[in-house]
Amino acid sequence: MRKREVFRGLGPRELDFVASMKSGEMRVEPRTRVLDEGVNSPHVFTVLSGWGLREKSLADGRRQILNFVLPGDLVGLQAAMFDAMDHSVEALTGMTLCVFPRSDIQRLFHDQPSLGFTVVWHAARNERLLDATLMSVGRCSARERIARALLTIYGKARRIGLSEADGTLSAPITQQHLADALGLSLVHTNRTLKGMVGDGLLRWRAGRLQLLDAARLRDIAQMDETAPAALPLI
Amino acid sequence: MRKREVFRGLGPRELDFVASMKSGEMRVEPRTRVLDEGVNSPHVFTVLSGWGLREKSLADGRRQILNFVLPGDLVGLQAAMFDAMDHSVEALTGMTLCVFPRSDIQRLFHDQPSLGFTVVWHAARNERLLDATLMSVGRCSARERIARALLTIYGKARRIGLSEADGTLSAPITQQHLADALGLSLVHTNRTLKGMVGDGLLRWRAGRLQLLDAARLRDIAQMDETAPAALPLI
DNA sequence: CGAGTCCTTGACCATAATCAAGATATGTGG
DNA sequence: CCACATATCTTGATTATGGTCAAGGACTCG
Repeated sequence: MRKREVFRGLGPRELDFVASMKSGEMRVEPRTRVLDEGVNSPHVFTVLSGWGLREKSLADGRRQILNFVLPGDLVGLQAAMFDAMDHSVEALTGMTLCVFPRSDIQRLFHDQPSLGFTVVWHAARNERLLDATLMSVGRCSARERIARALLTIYGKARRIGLSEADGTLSAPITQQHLADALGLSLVHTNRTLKGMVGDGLLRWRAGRLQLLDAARLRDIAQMDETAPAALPLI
Repeated sequence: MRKREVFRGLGPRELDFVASMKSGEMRVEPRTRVLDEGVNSPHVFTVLSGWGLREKSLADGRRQILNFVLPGDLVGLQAAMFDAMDHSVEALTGMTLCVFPRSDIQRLFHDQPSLGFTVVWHAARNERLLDATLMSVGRCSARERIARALLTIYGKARRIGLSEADGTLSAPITQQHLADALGLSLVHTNRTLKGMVGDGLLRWRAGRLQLLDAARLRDIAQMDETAPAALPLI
């Protein structure tokens, strides 16, 4: 486990602790629900490999994707804090997860305070992402939302070595996913995306995304080039 | 300070620690920016009294209110984790804030792990709220969004004794605020709200909100009655 | 009484949703 | 290799929700 990319940056004592807390590794197939809205999970996970998504549904079936989940992400922290999950996490590809019992989270704060700090760091980072998405969905046009979302996903993947420097990225994301993440309909997402392809901003082919003109995309999105912040992990 | 409602539930050692960390109390006027997007704040705050809001803006002036801030809330945690704030916090009424130096947050995790846990609890709770808002803005109609927002605000205020059991609540929130929080225009918010008043769902008069038919509102919002979870504080 | 803020209403328009159907892959078993 | 099934993407036509523009009314405060 120690060799895993996602755990780099931890000291040996922290690694020992993480190892002792770890109750196993879990492998799931695409489309598996790792965590389920409304249900109390006994586990918290760290993603070791694969793509997933976090989502929330209404009783009548409408769903909103809250964000995409990549290696290094911590999911299900809610389970350690509250009675029931208020969102689900689903695998998009096969995923490998590092499993921790929820009951050990409290212990973690006492025994390894610096890991506790790391947990908050993750929570704060996630909140930032949600803030930005909420503004995007609340105040931006379809084209702006798409530009923001693609730049964000690309950036997140880039930081963990899952996308190329030339703007290319293989992601298991369909237009339907993008629509559900941005509060748009599939049809409108498709048309807008087509328009952007026509304008030479990007290419989209069978799960292969290529940002052709990142500068112009950033302009549309009103986003600056993001500094690649260091990642505390687990 | 110990008598403050918001610190109830802490043990004496924790209280001593909080007191030692506290670098002062701050009183701000309405419309003051407590924290500023893009700027690095040296402080983290706990709200002792008053209402505020958390917001994010685009370069061209569009703004999105992320959520409303009430006594007991922790704001500016980002300041302790990252270089610059990515959102602002503004006072709606006069506010009293308990001020902590950001540099002490890391110390907190080492010296008082249970307080560290409380910080994560707050972060997780905030994330839940954001998840729900994002779904609301992304997938709900204007009427649904308003029903959800009002029930949420009422519930949050209720839990800290700021609203009456009969559905009445005095809040310094204008229709413009509601619109900015829900990703709607002022005009449409006004019309929708009027319709809901006409349907006997609520009353809205000069900052005084009254939920007349909470059951029907919950039905529109597809929300259950929320269990009033206990609040760890600071 | 005048200024400012907030609320209300009307007319018109635009973005994006919905409905419906067809086109392109990708994969499966015969 | 082909027939079929499924998932994804594309396109057209129509509608609706909500945005924009503009102006007037109501309330508060000094």
